[in-house]
Amino acid sequence: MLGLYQSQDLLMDEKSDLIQKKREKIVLMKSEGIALYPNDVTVTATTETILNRFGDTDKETLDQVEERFALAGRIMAVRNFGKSAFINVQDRGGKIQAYIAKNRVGDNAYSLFKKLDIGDIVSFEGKPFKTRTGELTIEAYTIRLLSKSVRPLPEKWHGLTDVETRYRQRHLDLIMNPNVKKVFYTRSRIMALIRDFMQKRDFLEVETPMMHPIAGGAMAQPFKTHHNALGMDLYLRIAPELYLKRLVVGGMERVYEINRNFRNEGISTFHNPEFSMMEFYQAYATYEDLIIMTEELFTFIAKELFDSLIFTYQGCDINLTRPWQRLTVKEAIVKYSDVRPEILEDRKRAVAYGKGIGLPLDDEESLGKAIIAIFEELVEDKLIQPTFITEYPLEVSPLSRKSEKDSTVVDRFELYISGKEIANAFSELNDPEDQRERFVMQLKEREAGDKEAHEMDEDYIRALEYGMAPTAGEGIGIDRLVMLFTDSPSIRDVILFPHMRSKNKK
RNA sequence: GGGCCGUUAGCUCAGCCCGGUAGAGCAGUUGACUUUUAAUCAAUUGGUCAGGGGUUCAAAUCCCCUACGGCCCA
Repeated sequence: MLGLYQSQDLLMDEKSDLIQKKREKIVLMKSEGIALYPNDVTVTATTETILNRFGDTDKETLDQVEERFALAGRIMAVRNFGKSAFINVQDRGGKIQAYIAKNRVGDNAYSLFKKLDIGDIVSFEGKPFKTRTGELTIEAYTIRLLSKSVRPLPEKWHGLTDVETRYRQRHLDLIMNPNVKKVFYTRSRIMALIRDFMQKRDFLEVETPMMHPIAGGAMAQPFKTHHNALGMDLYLRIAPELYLKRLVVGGMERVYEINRNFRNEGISTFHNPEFSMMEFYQAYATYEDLIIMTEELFTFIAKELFDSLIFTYQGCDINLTRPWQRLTVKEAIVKYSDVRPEILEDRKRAVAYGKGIGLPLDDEESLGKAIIAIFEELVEDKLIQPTFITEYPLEVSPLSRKSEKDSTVVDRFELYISGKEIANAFSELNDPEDQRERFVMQLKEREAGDKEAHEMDEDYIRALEYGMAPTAGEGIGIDRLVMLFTDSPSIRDVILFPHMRSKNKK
């Protein structure tokens, strides 16, 4: 159905006058023996290298430069004067102006040039000079067509702003909106910085399965798929956690993985069904060690990107100066709302309070779940500056180690910045008996209708039975991290191809 | 899943309240122009007004449904 609709969509496009005219032009150019898609170009410079080398050179000095450069890129604008023209050409490094004059490139090349369109990819070779208005320009001695475009580009001034088209046709978005490219350059840079940081701390990067027989390691609904040869259903992973901890059992004491997770839930400005996480595990460490390490990682990235620990996200200054605020879940509720502390000590009162503020709580709900629901409702979006929230209830943390001081909470933290959860970490539960009991607790939740509750994973318990070193582990949401550091309001702005409903019609 | 808003030329947008032959700018086409830069000047092509149904003599415009998107909430 999708294919059918797409072909109809294309047929509609074919009717477009602009495309028809370009196709006719292409037929004409072909009949004249012009190569529309040649593949033998040599490029010796980018717009960026030219700008870096000659951007500050004055006009007279530049006139002495005889060196020639070969560049290639897409024509973004043409200003035509009959026997000469200025064009703007865009390559990966930016944009530069080229001057094409008939008496310089010759009659043949100039008549070819007159057949080119905005959107075509060309190469040209020439020397830099500065125009009357002082703009660094390449005077072309030759110009060639490298790739003919058939479809017209969006308007030169307003560009492409329709968000739906921007996400569905990211190639167009990238051509038209230079800032988009910048965001993804920064994303790549952040990934490199993280890997650099982890490598310096002796962590090994690994890859674990994306297809799991049991979807474990997080509380979420999975996507289901099927393996034909094995005749078995598999789930796209919701987290790599249980596999990474098997590696710790195996003696890989410091491991990390940066990869996709898949969760079958709603789509929003902060949720994409597939998203990138970094998870790492460090033996002989506790969640408190990871608080320090998380501060170090984030401040390292900020210093490299901004040379500062203060930056703006959506109009609000975020200050990463250490140490960051630390609050327990209960402390945070008391601090950021008018809930009295005693309410959080009594199951019935907490549930009643939650229902009173409109939370969909069951009368039999546990104290821990009620507390977390109240926290999420009243506190989360107030945690603008970086804050570690600790002492999570046991009931919502089936893989974390119990606190020595209080067996109703676990040794865990979540990091909040700008009202959003960015990281989640805990001291790992390595007692196989305790782990089995936790899974049994989760099974009861599942039977009670909680589709996100964890499943029993016997194979994982068996691994723990060989003994896992005391370990702390953490997951950091890469997309949200990139949003923060690129001041992006939507997760779709930091994912190249965000998921969209197909434009399928019945 | 719920609420609000949107969908008009390739792109960016008017027109909708108050129904009466579908508009502009850019892009395109033709012509002029060898230092422009949203180049300029003259002429000109281009529309399933998201799709379907209803009201009406008459619907881009009013009403209903559907699709897709955005924002907010869950």
